[in-house]
Amino acid sequence: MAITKKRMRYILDTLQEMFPDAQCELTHSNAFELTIAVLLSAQCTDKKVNEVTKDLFKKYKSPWDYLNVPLEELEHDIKRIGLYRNKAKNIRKLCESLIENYGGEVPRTHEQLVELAGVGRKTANVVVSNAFGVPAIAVDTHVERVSKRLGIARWKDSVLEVEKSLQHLIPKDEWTITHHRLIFFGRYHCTARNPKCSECPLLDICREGQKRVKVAN
DNA sequence: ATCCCGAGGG
DNA sequence: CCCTCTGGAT
Repeated sequence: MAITKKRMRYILDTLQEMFPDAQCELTHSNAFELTIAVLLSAQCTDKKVNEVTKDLFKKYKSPWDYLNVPLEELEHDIKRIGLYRNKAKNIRKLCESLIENYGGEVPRTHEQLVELAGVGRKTANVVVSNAFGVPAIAVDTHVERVSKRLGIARWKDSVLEVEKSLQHLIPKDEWTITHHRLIFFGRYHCTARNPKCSECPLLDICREGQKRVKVAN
């Protein structure tokens, strides 16, 4: 493992102080809406997703609603989000599968979720943890970047390897909240471009940050 | 490894 | 202009 549990505890405590109230920022009122929102969120800011789903969720309430309009109409309704053709197609396949296999409901297990069209490991983790209360650590672009910068994972590690490292280092009952805090940390502080290293509480244990601060001076 | 793909920020 | 955004399928 790249770092010790003792160091991880220090990181967890610091993140708790920085973002005590971190939570899912995708607007949703049930598991189905959350699944659609996460599917739409690929390579897109959640802010933009919320703008689109505000109207989308008024128009489409159930899997059947998404199948009752032409594909072009659904594409139009999510067009402001990137990758809209693939996403529209995946939403349709997802809805067909929900109707065919689960009576139109979203299944509750990770194994069932990843079998759905357009739903991968990351999306399944978000759904089970946020909608069904199952501990999970979804590794997205933020969690991956932050974990590697802090030395929680190695630069060459795959997304799955990053997830395993986090699971090993973090107590299970803290997986979900830590996932959200890592997201907030990556989104608002340890950003992809111009991270705020010089004012970071974790600078003392962050090699990457120390390197960046030194280069800047 | 590549493609999808609009929109906002620096 | 270029980079990035709660990825997944091929």
